[in-house]
Amino acid sequence: MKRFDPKSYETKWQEQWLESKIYSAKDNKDLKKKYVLEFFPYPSGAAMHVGHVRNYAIGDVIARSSRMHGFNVLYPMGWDGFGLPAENYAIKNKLSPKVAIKQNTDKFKKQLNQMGFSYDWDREINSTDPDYYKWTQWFFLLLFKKGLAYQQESLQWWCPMDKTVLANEQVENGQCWRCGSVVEKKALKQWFFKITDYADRLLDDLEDLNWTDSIKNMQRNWIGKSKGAELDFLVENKDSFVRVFTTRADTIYGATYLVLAPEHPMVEELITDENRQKVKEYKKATEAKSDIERQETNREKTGVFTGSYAVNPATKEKIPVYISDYVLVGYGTGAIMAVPAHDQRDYDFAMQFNLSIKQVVEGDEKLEDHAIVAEGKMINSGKYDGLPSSEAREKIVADLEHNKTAKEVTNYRMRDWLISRQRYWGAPIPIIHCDDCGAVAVKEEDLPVLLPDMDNFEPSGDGRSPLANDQDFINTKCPKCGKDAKRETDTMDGFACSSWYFLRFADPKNNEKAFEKSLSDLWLPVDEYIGGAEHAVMHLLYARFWTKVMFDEGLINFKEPFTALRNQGMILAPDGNKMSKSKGNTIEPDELISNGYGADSIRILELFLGPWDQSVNWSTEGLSGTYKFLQRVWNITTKNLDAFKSKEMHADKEIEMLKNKLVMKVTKDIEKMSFNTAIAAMMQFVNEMYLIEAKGNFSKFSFAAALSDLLLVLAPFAPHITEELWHDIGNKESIHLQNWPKYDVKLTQSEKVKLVVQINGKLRDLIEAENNLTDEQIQQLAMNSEKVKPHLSGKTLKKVIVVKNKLVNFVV
RNA sequence: GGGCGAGUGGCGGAAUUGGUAUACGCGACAGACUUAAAAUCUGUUGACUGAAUAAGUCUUGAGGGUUCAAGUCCCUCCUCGCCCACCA
Repeated sequence: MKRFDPKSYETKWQEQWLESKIYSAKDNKDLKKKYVLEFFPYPSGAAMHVGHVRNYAIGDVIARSSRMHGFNVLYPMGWDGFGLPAENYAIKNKLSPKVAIKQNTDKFKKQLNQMGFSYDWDREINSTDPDYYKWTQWFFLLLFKKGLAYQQESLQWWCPMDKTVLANEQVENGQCWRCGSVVEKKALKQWFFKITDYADRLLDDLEDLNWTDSIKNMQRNWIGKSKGAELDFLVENKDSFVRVFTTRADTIYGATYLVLAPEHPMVEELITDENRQKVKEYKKATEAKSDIERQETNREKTGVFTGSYAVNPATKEKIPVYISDYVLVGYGTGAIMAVPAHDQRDYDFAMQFNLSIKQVVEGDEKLEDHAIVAEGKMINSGKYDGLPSSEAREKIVADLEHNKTAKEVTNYRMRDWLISRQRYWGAPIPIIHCDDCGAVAVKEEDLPVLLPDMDNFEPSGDGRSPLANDQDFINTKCPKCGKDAKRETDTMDGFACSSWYFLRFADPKNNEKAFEKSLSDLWLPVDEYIGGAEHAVMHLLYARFWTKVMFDEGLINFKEPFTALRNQGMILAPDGNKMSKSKGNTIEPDELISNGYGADSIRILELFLGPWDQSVNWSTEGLSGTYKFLQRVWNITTKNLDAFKSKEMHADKEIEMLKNKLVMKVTKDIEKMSFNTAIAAMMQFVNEMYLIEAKGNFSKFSFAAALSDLLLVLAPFAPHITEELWHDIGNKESIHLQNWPKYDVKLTQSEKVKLVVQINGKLRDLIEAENNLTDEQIQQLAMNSEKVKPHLSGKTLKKVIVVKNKLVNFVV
């Protein structure tokens, strides 16, 4: 008997699988397809730890079980190689990014292979490969031609550490999403993608997606659609007016002052001489504040009076105009009408500055120490009194619209996607600047615009990309007029590369096109997309946007790239903290494998620790449990190899039942992604097989058939041990090419059932009975139970409830 | 403040969707094997009362309710996690 030793067979099979290409997807539209994909990794130099492994383990179980169910599965892997972490890693280690990426992807690939994941490596892609980014540039030009890529000078988020601008989505709490530095504002001319044109479609199409509500809500929240109105307030003694945005036009009678953002262009005009000094100081103080400070909530409200007054168009009252940093210049019109009675922020401000508070909506609440935000009935609002606030809102806007002082507007919080980066390691933006013709697209036949090799590619911080220092790169001819011209030197945000990579997997080697439509028709959309929730408003929004652009262009036939999205829970360190290199609490699979546990034990533990979508703490003790389980599978199989050669044919009912129950349970659990209970069922099955074996005198035929099915249902979880044993029991072909075993529901039920006997809902006895007895028979049987009798004697039976094949409850 | 999710043994977690709460695993304890230990195999293991592997009582964050029956449904409240947040 061979000793259980994962080292003795895991590498052997990994090599054999790679060589025989058993996981390759077939470009055959007659087969039923399934596209399983994990977010493609960022080879930044950090080693893969057990937290990452869970992500891939989930995908691999889905891919493998789908293959066994007869699907033609596309399960590819590639590298998101451009971007800051890779470049910073290269700088730190004094390597060229190209070399660094090669090293890191090689290492990552080795780590993936040693876990036995079933990727189709023939479709491997790398976003830093010119054959790939040629098409990223091609898509840029498509957006450019459609008017969806434009250049604009404006104040932008600037990361002083990474020395580049950042998109709104990449600034978290006023900090750079990558390095955590406090971001600054810098005025630069930048490239944008007009994602706001697609705001409504990005919002509406979320409905039909099989994504978690949490991610959908994050996207809804990010897009931030809000319907309201813009209202004009005349400035007293001037011709001008202040335009405000509000979603609560119904409360206009309660607007007792206006507030402008300190950066609002009209501020200068509104300042009166006696207030000039104070306003200037306030503006200066605001500028000095970092955005972290400004975004601090529950901060005391600050602001200053401009000296000017406006006229409330409803009440005709004179109301003061303030500036305050609680109004943001970037949203709406940068100015608000303040209704302290019905908005908490305005309420706080009014209390601070002793401004009047006027209630105009009446509800259940009383106006005491906070604003009443709820809808209600109008009061103190002239002819609108008595109307429900929602109705008043429409009427007031309509009436003001008559005087051309109001307009219905929809606002979005989402901004256009800033995609220029002043960094070296990215796909060059394929634009040529000509003094006469302006920004001109590079001709398609001249793509790719190659990223030149540079010795010094560190960012200078002057707002220009390092590419600006390469004269050979920048000097070129205008594609339109042929005159001397200069290349754009900014590179694209790495998220541009990842906005279409899932399409390239359908046709990864195409030199003529980004992909052939027939192949994208065949494979896309992605059926199962698996990854962490951290990309909720970045990658997942950008990729949806590009997909819609491609759909509009007729390049593809679907509007949403990812039909189902699965967000796996994190694996935390045993101490409950996130695993990170800096904390020194990471656990890498490599060491566990070399300790002899083997990849299979790790894979199983990743899924067994708890539900896949919940965070769990890693437990190395748990690993000895899953190891022991596999060892038991190994031992019972290798000890009974003779059973597989047995000629006897009589079936053992008990074993058949166990087998059918196992296959049914695992099949259903994989379907609902309940991997932890599927594994528990397999463990339980093995425990029961041990007991049967110990009793002796069992049908070898049934025993062998049951073990064989166990190997099949275990194969997606533990591909190595099952492959090894599958061959040991006499098979020639790979277990991973087998069909999923079938089960018979009828055989999962035994002839006898356990009946629960309750008195007043309390368990009193368990009795074994024939299947399908009548209610009367069951009741009679239960009443005869010795344990039940004493509880019934001397009492009157009020009611008897019988649930067939399950339970009797006597109510006394 | 808004959204999403969660609270079950010493620990990670199960529970056919209203029908035996604590499956499976870890840990702990005991037995077999062994000169011995490890490994392996076999038991026991929610708490309390009891010699008891007799019997009973209690138990799913807290408190109420609906029901023959509640971890599951309803109401009130508490705690924790994640994401968003002065967006008018």
